Amino acid sequence: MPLDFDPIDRAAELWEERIGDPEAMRLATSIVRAQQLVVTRLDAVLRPHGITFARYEVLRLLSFSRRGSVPLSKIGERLMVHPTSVTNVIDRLTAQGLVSREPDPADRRRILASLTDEGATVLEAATEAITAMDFGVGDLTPEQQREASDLLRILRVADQAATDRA
Amino acid sequence: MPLDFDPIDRAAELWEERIGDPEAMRLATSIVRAQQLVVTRLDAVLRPHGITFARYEVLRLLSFSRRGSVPLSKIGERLMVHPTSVTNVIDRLTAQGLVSREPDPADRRRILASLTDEGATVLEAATEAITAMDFGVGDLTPEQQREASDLLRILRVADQAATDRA
DNA sequence: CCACGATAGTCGGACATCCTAGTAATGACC
DNA sequence: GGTCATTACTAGGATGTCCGACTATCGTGG
Repeated sequence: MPLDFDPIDRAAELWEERIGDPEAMRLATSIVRAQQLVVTRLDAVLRPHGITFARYEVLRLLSFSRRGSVPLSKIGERLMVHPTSVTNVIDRLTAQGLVSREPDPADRRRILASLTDEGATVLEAATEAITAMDFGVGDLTPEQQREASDLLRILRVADQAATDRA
Repeated sequence: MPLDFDPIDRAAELWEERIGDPEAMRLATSIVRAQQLVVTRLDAVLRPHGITFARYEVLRLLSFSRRGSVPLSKIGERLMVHPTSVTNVIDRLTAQGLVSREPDPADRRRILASLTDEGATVLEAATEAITAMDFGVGDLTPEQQREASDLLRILRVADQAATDRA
């Protein structure tokens, strides 16, 4: 027996009855659900390739690097994730043989990560797979995709600014 | 040295140069980042109250229940999370004394969860706190919040329909 | 040239999420 | 009434994320 209503809209109605304006609550909840949904779709498509979306993002970032190798700190900065998350994902990619890490001779605090040949091969196949399924957001028209991205960017930019001030 | 560019826009540019239309990739990535950002904000505000946003959502759902108690399966359905996630969160809330669980006399497979007095108290204070910070999405105007919610709902509804067909 | 703050990365712990696989109870159908 | 598919929940394991704390290194200022 499928739900005959949208759970978030239902929650928003109840919220409005009892507490007040539901728009912020509705958006926060929508973002959480949308992420869950999109990542689940992406991970399902990437699973045959042996990676997750988090790992895919790292592989892609490495492939876009001009020099071929990227310090872990820069990965965290670009993907906006915590340093420990980078270490975690790089650990797994290294164990899979998709990424190699080596110390930066110029600054021995740094670890440089780079794609292995196998990593490049996996990345290529994975890119084809997730491009074919529109990154899990093909239910929106390209125009809607752009609108949604633009709205979410407001959050990102505001957060980045707050972080920089700190 | 703060980033002087938006990492997702930068990734989208590189994507476009090398692979093709970046809108879907940009949106998927934006959703992932936005969720991370909003949940981190929410969790930070909820931490003094001893809960996370996931737990808050459960408490709120219980408080909205007419009968006061809700079977775990219904919680998973409304929050669109896996049954094992519900068990996990209810376990923690029970250990904290914010929720009580008791078997449903009418169907002994079911476990009914309900708010304790302390749970209701925490919920009230937590609601005040996160309402005051606009659920972490106050960087968007109310109008923008509504637009973004409406766009993300398209994903939700499409996914729900796909699930029902299966 | 050395102390000390800043930076890079890692370790251990907490959380939430999923999946696979089980157990228990219900209900439908013969 | 009995068998069996379905439903509800739980157990164990994997992931990815964060935070706090720690070590190693760099570099700036005295």
